[in-house]
Amino acid sequence: MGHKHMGSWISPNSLDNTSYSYHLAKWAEFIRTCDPDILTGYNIQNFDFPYIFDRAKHLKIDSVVHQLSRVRNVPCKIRDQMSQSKQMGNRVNKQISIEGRIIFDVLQVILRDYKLRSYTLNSVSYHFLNEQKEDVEHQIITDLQNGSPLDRRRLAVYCMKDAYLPLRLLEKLMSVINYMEMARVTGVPLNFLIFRGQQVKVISQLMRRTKTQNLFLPVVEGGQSDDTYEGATVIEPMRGFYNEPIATLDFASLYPSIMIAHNLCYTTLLKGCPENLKEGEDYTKTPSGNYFVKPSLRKGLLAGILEDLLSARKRAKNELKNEKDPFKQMVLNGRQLALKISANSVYGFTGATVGKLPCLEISQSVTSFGRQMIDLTKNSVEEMFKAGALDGLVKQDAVVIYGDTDSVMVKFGVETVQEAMTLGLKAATEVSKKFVQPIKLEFEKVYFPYLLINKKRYAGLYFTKPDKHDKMDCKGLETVRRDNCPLVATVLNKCLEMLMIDRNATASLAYAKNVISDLLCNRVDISMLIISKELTRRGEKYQAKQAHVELAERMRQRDPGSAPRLGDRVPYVIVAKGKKVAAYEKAEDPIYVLRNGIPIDTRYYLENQLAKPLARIFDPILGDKAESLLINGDHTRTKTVAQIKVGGLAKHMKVIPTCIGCKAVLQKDSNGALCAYCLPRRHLIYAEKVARLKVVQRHFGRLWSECQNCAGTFQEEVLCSARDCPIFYMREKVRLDLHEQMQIVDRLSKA
DNA sequence: TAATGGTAGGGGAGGAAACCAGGATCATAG
DNA sequence: TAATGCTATGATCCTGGATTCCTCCCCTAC
Repeated sequence: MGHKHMGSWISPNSLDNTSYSYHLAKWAEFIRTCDPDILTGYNIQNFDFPYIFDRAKHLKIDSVVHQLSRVRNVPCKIRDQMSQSKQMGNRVNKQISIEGRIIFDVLQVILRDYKLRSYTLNSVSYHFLNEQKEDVEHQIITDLQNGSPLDRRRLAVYCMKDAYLPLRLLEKLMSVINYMEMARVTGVPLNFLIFRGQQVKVISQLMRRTKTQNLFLPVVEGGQSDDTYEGATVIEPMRGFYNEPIATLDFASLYPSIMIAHNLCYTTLLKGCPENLKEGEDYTKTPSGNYFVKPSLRKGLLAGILEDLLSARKRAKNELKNEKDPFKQMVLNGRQLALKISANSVYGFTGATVGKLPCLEISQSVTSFGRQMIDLTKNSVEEMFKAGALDGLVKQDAVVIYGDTDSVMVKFGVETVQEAMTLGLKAATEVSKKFVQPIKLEFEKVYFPYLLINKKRYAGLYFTKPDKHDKMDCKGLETVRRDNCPLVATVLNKCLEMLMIDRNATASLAYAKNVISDLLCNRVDISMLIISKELTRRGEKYQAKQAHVELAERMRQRDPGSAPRLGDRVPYVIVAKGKKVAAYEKAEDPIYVLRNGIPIDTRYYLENQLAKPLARIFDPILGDKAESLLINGDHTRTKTVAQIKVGGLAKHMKVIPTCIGCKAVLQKDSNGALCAYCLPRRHLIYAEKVARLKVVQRHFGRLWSECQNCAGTFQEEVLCSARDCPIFYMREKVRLDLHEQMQIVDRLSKA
């Protein structure tokens, strides 16, 4: 036992078997009496249910406990399932089937729908509900159960919260509603949406269509072919900082609309060039050299499916427009995004060479049309909006500075957002006329200012109305990536805000320098320095050594129960071990580092985490001196190196007593606290140290009561060890400080 | 075993290969 | 005069460090 999303099951050792059997059997009876449609919880699929069934087997009452289904005499089944997909990565899951009920595991839903830095119940609850629970380590659970009635009450409260938070999450995220909607649209059972991929949804829709038209789906022997095809164009960016409005034009649902417009489908594909038909009238030749008949001869199945999905999306978008509550807006946005992804995965399905029905003729035709269209768009916009065009309305030649797959960013050379919007709108309607229905180029937004760093990496202030920006939009930058530490993300975000919103480069740079100085002086909280990466495959499948993989292996050797498993994100910090040591040797578990006071390699964080991303955003403004300015400036002079307390050399070191007042090495004949020079100032030093102790105590008290508040206990000790809670890290750090200060004062008063 | 949407692309880290400077060693001339 | 000792010089090889290039890996954009 002991996965991190453990549920709240008491250890069987703490009860005699008969009593435990009784409760477990009662629990199964309770389920049968309640007769729920949906069973939910957090990680119940991979922890709680397997655990219950294991216990039942051990207690020899599995025949009772397994009878949870709605069909008499069909017991629950449980089996291991190795799943791998591009969307979800590799994962080992338990698959539990209870006839007539659905296991709706909130963790699985969150994993699927949201990209987060951490997926513990605590972290997720904090993210969505702004609320946490006391996270009790699993070893303590047994102690609590064996303790006083008050302890057991506490355990009960903890368990309640463990069950209550997932419910709150479901309610707030409207997951069940959204999944039902998806199940209706695609025609697959609800639980397929949780434990299976995108393909099954497309297959299901295809089957529906084929049935109405009396067609059969062929069974294709999936040869393990690894042939690929050419994808989309990414226009070479004209990198730089644009202090002028940049308009963006997007194709709405590019790939689905191409498939509808050109009738690309399995049922319309012609093998080879048809001789008795007319090109353009009866059939289309795609830019990749494939042939498809026109809708007048036969309308494709895929077109129909896509039209359904797109109209569902349009409905969701309309609801979104009328919704006032910002959170419901977010959820509706999620729904329309899910429908968009479903529509896009129809294209993906035809290109999935390991899938049920691959058809590269379709997918490569789609992308080739896409490439042709973005080229045409770029050229027509630049052609149409030359200086002097539209009766002199256009002041400068329009330039497409960047574009990716279905979008182009246009610099019209105007000064205001309003002008850019007018021209953008004009361009979108004009260019749309060049394409077949329902392909449509839309004007969506204006960026002003716009920082274009590289392909797939940019930031800008996002305007949809001329007077005020909606938000700051960052794409591909470290602020939206999860494989760096939060410090990088927050600093970069703040700097970008100062650059874009306040338009103050000097202040922005000063802020960055300030943070760097804080970092080098150890004033940055450790929770800001935690890097996390996903364990995407089994240890032996990695060819190259990597920090998170090596650490996961070390943790497995320390404690196999709590070590990260396949598909988990591994959090780590880089500790000081010398300059020449590889990063994978310096990665360490944050809690371990905190508990043992191991010093952080702040230089690593400066040079390998902060420096490059910051340099990249300051570069276009300050020129290429930006990086050296950041790394070597005056603000990097002062450093504090924390003392090593464990491991390595520490055990060979002897602590030499030093003077509390001036840190000078103490002579043998001193009183054990102060040197001869400081001795006369004894009272002053004592007062100062006591004052310092008071400050630390107060700080600790504040954090402690915050934790008590969160845990909902004001009488007892806080047990929480939530790995994702910044307060927890601060509390632990201050606890160490407090201990140190108390020792100092102790030494002084004894002397 | 059964099941698995796609390609394009940036960027960090590790590791091999190419490169270079400096020292040790040795042969040779004088 | 021949043999020997010594030094200066240059060639060669080895070694450690810095640099470059390539590949792997993660994560994102669309």
